[in-house]
Amino acid sequence: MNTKPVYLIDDDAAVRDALALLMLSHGYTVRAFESGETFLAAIQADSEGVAVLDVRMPGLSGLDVFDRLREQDSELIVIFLSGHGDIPMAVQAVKQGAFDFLEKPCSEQALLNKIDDALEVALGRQASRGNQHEAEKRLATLSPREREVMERVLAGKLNKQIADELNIAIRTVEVHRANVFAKMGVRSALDLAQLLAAR
Amino acid sequence: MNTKPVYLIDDDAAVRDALALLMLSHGYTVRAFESGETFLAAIQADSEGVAVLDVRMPGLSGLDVFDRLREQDSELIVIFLSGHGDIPMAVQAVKQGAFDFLEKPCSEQALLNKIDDALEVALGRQASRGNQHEAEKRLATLSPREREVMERVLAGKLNKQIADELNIAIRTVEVHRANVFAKMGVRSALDLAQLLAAR
DNA sequence: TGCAGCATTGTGGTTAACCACAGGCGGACA
DNA sequence: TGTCCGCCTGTGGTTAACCACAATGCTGCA
Repeated sequence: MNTKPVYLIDDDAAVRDALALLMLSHGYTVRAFESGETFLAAIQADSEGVAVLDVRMPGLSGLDVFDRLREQDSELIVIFLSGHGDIPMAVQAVKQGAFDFLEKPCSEQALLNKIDDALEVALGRQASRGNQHEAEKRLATLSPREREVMERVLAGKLNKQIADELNIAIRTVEVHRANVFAKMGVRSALDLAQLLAAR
Repeated sequence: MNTKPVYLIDDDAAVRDALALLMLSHGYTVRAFESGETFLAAIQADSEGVAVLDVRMPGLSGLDVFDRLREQDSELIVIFLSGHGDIPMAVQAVKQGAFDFLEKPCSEQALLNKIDDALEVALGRQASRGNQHEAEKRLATLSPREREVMERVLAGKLNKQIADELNIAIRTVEVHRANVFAKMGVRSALDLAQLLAAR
């Protein structure tokens, strides 16, 4: 069973409680909120998991909350629940990256299936983001000069070309080049390019 | 004005004619079909452009036609028109890659805007596919042995390692390596990796 | 003031890639 | 049978990458 949380946001307490109990009984980690405002105040920018969002809520609507999440590049996977939605709204939400858009009332099994699917996607994203994060951390250790040399190495230039361009000795290029490779944990320009392409 | 065709598929002649005239009057290249069957029989697997698809048609429905297009990896951009669609249908179509899902009747201006947007997407895809196609063509010129060597070059192995693995002389690895670079139009393993990553 | 980090440079030696020139064999096809 | 293509190999030479060992200078900070 996946340990990533499912955030449930619905102003209707009866619905919220029923869905929360359903999810809890299926082993999910659940956090419930009565409004978009309280939900947004509680999460971090780097929170991961699935958000089940009611569209129609006083104050911030589900779509407003979704906009906020997109603004902060949130990694949360969003499933909309709507009792009064229409096709244009649903199509737009999905085109903007929502994972799904379900009509209320929907079958419990269908919702649970969607949540399972969404949690799998969240897991896949975590793995890919781990690689990205590591590469970024290593890149941050490079000095300005090392970065200049790295760009030219990745452009396929010879050390002597780089030396000409930067007005330094070939030996200095070699030193920077070796430093870049060491800090990035690679052994060749090819290795480095592939590391950076994979993020 | 974009020269890529807009394919209009609707069994209702009145609607089809009205929309066709609208599009023609805005300078689009239009081809109209009364059924999914006639449309599918008329296009090629590599046809490009925008398909405006009515959902509800006798014989093959718009969704059936969309399935066929996806099966043949068609490059056509699909906009659905639906008089009786619902949210789950719309959400599924968009999640499966349809460009949009509009309800009939829809404003002429909205439809024209969507078609413009879709044609832009089609253009962007053509450029990116041109690169991809060229790389694939070059890849197809490689002999089996050259391909074996290329994989190991891209894995960052030394020529002498490759020679050991394939039980051949280092000089032979060099020959294959040179042949691969020449056929692929690159000058280094880095160049090659970047060419293949860009497709 | 001393130390760390960054940038720089030289010398000499090794390894690897690259290739011109040369050659051979086997299979497929006209 | 002759030609083409793919696969293979050796020799000798050049260029480029890599680095151990050694050294200098500048800046920022405790």
